[in-house]
Amino acid sequence: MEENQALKLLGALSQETRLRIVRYLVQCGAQGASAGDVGNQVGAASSRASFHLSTLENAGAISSERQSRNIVYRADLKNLGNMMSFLLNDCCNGHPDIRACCGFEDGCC
Amino acid sequence: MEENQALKLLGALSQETRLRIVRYLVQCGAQGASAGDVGNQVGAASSRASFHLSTLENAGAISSERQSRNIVYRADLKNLGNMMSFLLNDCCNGHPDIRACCGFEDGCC
DNA sequence: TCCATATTACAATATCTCTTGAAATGTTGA
DNA sequence: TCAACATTTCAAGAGATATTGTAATATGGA
Repeated sequence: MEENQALKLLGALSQETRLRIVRYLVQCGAQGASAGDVGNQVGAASSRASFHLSTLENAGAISSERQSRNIVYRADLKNLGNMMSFLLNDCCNGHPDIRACCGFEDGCC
Repeated sequence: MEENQALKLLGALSQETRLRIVRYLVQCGAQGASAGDVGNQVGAASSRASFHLSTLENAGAISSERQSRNIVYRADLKNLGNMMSFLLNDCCNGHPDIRACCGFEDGCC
C-alpha cells in the first residue's frame, strides 16, 4: 500500500462515528449492512451516515453494492489489512516489540 | 487501549509529516533524535516540527527527554503496538483475513 | 554574566472537517 | 403512472487543523 492511501485510511478511521461503522461492518461480515441499518447502529442521522459512509468508501475502508432499494456496505478486509501491514512492516520495520503488542510474538505487552 | 486514545493516535498518524516523523523515530530506535534532527529529516521548519512533535507526544505516539540542550524524542513502541492491537483485535475481532494481510497467517493477500 | 544554539509559544490566515436540515434522486410495488 | 421508502446531494455555520513568521524561553559554554 502506498503512503497516500494509508494516510487516507488513517484519517478516515480517526473519527469516532466512522471507527464504529467499520467495527460494525466487520462484525456483519460478508452479509454487510444497509446504510439505514448502519446509521441506526451508530446513532447517526441518515445524511450524516451517508457522509461518513462515502468518506470510508473513498478511503477504501468499505465497499458498497446496491441490492434492490438498499445499498449494502461491507468492510474491505483486504485494504484494512494492507493498511495495518503498511503500519507494521513498512512504517515500523516490523519491529518485534510492536508485533508482540499485537499478540503475534512473545514480548513487551 | 481505549477507543479515545486509539482515535487520538489514528488522527495523529493520519498526517504526512507526522507519519514520517514516527517512521524516522522508529528507525532511530532507543537512541532517539532531537527536534532539530527530526525537522531536518522530514523537511519541516522548526516551529512546524515542534507543533507536530507535541501533537504526536500528546497522542502517545512518541516520548521526549531533555539531554543537555537537546530534547530527544523516541517512538513509543508500546502505545503504537497497543493501537494496532486495538485495531486488529478489539475493532476487527482479530479477523483472520486481516491478520493474514499483516503477514502473520496464510491468507488473502 | 553574556552569547549562541535549541526549542517552544504565539498570532494570523487559510483550509479542511463535522454537523444539520431540506431538497433531490433512485427504487420498488401497486 | 403513482406513492412510499432508502439514500444521496446541497448549502451553511461552527469548529478543528495546518502553515508561516516572529517572539519568547531554556540550556550550555566562555
